[in-house]
Amino acid sequence: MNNIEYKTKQRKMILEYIEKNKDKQLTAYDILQNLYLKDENPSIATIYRYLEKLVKQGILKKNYSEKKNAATFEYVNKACANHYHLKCEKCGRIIHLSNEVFSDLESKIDKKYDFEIDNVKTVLYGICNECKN
Amino acid sequence: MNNIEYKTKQRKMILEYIEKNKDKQLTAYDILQNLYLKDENPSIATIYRYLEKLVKQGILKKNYSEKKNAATFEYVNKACANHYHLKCEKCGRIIHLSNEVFSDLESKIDKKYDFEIDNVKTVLYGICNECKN
DNA sequence: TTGCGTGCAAAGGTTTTGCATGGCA
DNA sequence: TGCCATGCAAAACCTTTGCACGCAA
Repeated sequence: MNNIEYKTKQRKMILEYIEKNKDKQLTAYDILQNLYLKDENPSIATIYRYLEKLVKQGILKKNYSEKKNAATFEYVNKACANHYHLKCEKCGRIIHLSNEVFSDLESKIDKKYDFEIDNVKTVLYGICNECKN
Repeated sequence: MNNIEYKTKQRKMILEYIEKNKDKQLTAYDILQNLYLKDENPSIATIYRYLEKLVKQGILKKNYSEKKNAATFEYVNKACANHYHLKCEKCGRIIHLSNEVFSDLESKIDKKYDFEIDNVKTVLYGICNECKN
């Protein structure tokens, strides 16, 4: 059972483009524009419908960009499902946290509040070293 | 100097409604609809313009609701600016973290990554004790 | 008077939807 | 054949903007 199977040319193109841009936050129109440059013309409706499908399958994560005023989609890297991330509010850079840094906090919160943290959804925001200057 | 001063009836109504709903994520249309029920009819443009102003003043925080496909606005409780929060993904409950729980992590991350966490924007998501059952 | 705030309507952008068509099993 | 995906165009939203008017200092 392969969740990522695609039967049509359009879905193949869309997914390939997303996979090539795993680190980016893509809007539906980003994808449309790129495929258009390659002389492919899926309709914007097709893109939206397929993106929502991939979100439901857990292959993509949906976010929102205030700058672009549009929904953005991001590839869910399964290798990242077991650790936490820092995200710089200025440049958008993602830093992968080593587990030892967080495991203390997890157990403290578990003991004190009986609360189980979701490390896929949780992101620690702040300012990275480069942007401090 | 009072940042929250308002000179007009419209701004007064809008801000009052937001203050009554401090714990909620309101859209511009939520506010419009509520005031409409009270026979007040500020224009939607006025609401958007005032909300953006309050965001700039740091009185509101702007978010985005995927469900509503619209920007949402939330009152910034200044008493909360110096600690972190847990938010239950199921019931939406907010738990205020005592500082001692987090201070270790802050300094570890600062030392190891030279990254300064923003405790206003950062929210730890997960499942609370009541929703586990 | 001067400067803001407002309402209205229009415009701009994103996202969704209905329907007919087309392709794959 | 039957089902699902697609394209197209329209519609439905949300949000912003221009302009004229109104109100308060």
